[in-house]
Amino acid sequence: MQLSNTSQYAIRMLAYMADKKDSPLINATELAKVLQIPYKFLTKIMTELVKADLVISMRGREGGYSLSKKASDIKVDDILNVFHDSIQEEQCVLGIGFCNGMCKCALHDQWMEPKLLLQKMFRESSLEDIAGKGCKI
Amino acid sequence: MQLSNTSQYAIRMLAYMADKKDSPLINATELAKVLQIPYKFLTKIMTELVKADLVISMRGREGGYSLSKKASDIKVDDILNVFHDSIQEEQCVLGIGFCNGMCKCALHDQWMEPKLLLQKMFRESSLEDIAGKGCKI
DNA sequence: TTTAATTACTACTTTAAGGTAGTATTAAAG
DNA sequence: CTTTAATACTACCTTAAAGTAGTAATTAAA
Repeated sequence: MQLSNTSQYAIRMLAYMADKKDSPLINATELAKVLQIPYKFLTKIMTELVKADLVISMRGREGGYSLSKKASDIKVDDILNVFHDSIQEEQCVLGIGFCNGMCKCALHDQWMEPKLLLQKMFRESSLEDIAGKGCKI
Repeated sequence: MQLSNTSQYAIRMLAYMADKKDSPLINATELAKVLQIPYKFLTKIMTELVKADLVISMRGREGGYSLSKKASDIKVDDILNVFHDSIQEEQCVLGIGFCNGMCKCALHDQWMEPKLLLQKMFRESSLEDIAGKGCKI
C-alpha cells in the first residue's frame, strides 16, 4: 500500500523545483544532493519527465531542468500517470487489482470511500500546494 | 498503491474458507482451483498463515485447512500483518514511506484522511463481513 | 501394513523494480 | 577551437517479490 520509489522520487524532485521557482534551471547534482536520491537514478527519472512534457531540459554547461508549466498546473496525479502509478477506476484492493461490473472483489464496497479520497488527493494537489511543505529527505 | 499479490491471495483464501464454514477442512487443491491461485504458491502462503495462528492445518489423507477462530474475530488487518503489509502509523506516501514529528513529507496533511479510512477499512472488516461477497477470482 | 492424499520443507527459477556505469551529445565559457 | 559541465542514451547489475519443483513427513482409508 505504497507509491513506488520512482513516483515518490519524481514528486519530491518536482516539488523541490516548484519551491525554487526563482532559479531558471536546477541541475541534477543539486537535486540528488538535497533530496538524497541516487544521482544516476534521478537523471533516468528526469528524462522520463522530460519526455512526458512535465519538465524542460537544457543540455550543456549551465544546463539543467525546469518545470514546463506553472506549478499550480501540475498535479501530483499527472506525475503518477507518467509511471503508471495513478489509481485506475477499476482498480481495487483484491482480485489482483481490478473490479468491474461482472466481477467485484470482496472489499469492493469498503474500498470505495478511501479510493475516492486518494484520487481526490492526487488529482487536486498541485506542485504549488505541496512546494515548501515538509522536509526534503 | 496496491496490496501485494501475496496479501491479496491470503485475504481471498481466508474469505473463501469463512464462506464455507460448514466444511470442517478445506484443501489446497480446491482453494487453488476455485480461487485461481497457483497451487504451490498458495500452500507456501498457507503455511505462513498456519505459523501466524490464523489457520489450523491437518496433514495426511482427508487433511486440509480451517480457520483457527471465528470469522468475525479475524480482521483483514490481521492478515496484512502476517506479510508486513499493514499501514504503519508513520507510513506516508512520500519520503520513501515514513513521516515523523521531525520530518514530514509534503503530502503529509492530505494523506491523513485517506490513511485513516484505509486503516479503518482493514481493521474493522472481518472475514465474516467479506465472506461470500464478490466473485472468487 | 501398504497406499493414497494431504501439508511442510528446502531450494531453485523468473520477473520486475531499483539502481549503476560508461559513453555520446550538447552548449557555454575561456 | 578546446575544455568543461551539463543532459541523453545504452547496457548492465542487484534485490526482492512471485512463482515452481521435488522430496519429506503425516494421516486415514483400504
